[in-house]
Amino acid sequence: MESITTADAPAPTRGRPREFCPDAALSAALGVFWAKGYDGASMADLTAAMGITKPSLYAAFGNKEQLFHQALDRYEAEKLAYTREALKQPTARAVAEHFMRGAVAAQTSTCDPKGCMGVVSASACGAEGDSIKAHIMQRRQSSNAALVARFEQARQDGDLPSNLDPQALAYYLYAILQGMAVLATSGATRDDLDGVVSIALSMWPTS
Amino acid sequence: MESITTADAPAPTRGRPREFCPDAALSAALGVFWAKGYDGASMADLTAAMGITKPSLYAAFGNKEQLFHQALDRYEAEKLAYTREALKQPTARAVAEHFMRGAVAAQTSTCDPKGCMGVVSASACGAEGDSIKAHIMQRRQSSNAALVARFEQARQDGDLPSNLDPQALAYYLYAILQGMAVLATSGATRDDLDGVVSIALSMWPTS
DNA sequence: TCGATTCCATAACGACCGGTATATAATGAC
DNA sequence: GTCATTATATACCGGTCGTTATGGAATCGA
Repeated sequence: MESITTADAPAPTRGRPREFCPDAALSAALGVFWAKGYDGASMADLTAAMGITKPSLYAAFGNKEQLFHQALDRYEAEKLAYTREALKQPTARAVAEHFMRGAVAAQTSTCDPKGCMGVVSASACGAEGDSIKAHIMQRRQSSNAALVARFEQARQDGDLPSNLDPQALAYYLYAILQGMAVLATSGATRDDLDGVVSIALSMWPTS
Repeated sequence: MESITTADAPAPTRGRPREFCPDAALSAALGVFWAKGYDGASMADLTAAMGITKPSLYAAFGNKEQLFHQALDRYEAEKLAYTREALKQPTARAVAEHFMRGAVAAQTSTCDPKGCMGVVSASACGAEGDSIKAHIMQRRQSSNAALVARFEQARQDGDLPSNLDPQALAYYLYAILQGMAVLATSGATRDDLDGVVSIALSMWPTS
């Protein structure tokens, strides 16, 4: 009942040392969850990809759900870093462009699964996965709130038409982002999504 | 090894008559698949919703995968009828508006599950569900081809800017449609999606 | 009434699920 | 060396999965 997280500093070197790198194992687990979703990823899939046995997994990460949450944390920290960058862009249009370009890059990377882990996992969790769904929805709402605030500021800056509802514009942008994620998992190429982005940008509201 | 479909005309009235309506049972199964996806819907869920036992289900519909395909056929025939109407609209803008308004209505209906059955099921199928995924992707591609053809005609009609790529515009529209489906399953209200539609329409390219 | 036929209900099948008990191997502390 | 401690490896747990075998109930043509 201790040291579930991977970032426990003092390194208690007593007892047999573990033979795997928790960091690499968590990355492998992230790849499986990303590709298959929470329910679709079985413990056999996870242990095979991580290169460890089930008792090692349970000792290091708790259980399947806790492992998923740690993988989701890493996903947001590493693969969704562009969203935090995007909010800092100077104009509403630049914010949207950064969001969309970053999403396309993340969703069609050749060394990662296609699509968005949140979309895959939130759609693919049944029964007890309500905790998963609630967690993802909560993250989504906080991201949405930040984007709405950014668009409101943009409107005050004269950066967006004053008759445009920032909340609706945020939903519009999220719809495009998550729609591209669905398209990416369905086989759309990077060029396909770049076309979507360029069209969306060409229509972006001005002044 | 016969009469898997529900539409076998001659009604062989020999033997004990079945005690349930295959049509209503299929509708109930559709609701379960729509809400939970292919993998997420268990046979126990299905039989409970359909009000029949497992042997009856297997006798009438084959197996789980064949039942899903029949449910998907009905979904496309009934719930996606607006897409065929949309393609007949006179202008590209009217086509897009019909698509989006129909999608919002279908995805936020109070008497049906939220979201899009294709998005839910394609995201949520693991392992042997590749057949499911392939089927949905094939349907999506044929729909896409029809929409691209419609937009190409619109461009020839002078209904769209001549420098606009019809394929990219089709992907853009699909991204919005499927993105709204993801939002709908995540709790977005009908008003939220109406806002997305009105923004997308306000930006729609002219002449 | 008598098969023949078709459907319903119960129970069972093997396979896999997430999770764990048990035993063994490898280290540090003493 | 010896013990406590921690990790690994194997096997197993109860439960659920999709699927099916079995037996009884209901309708037909004869």
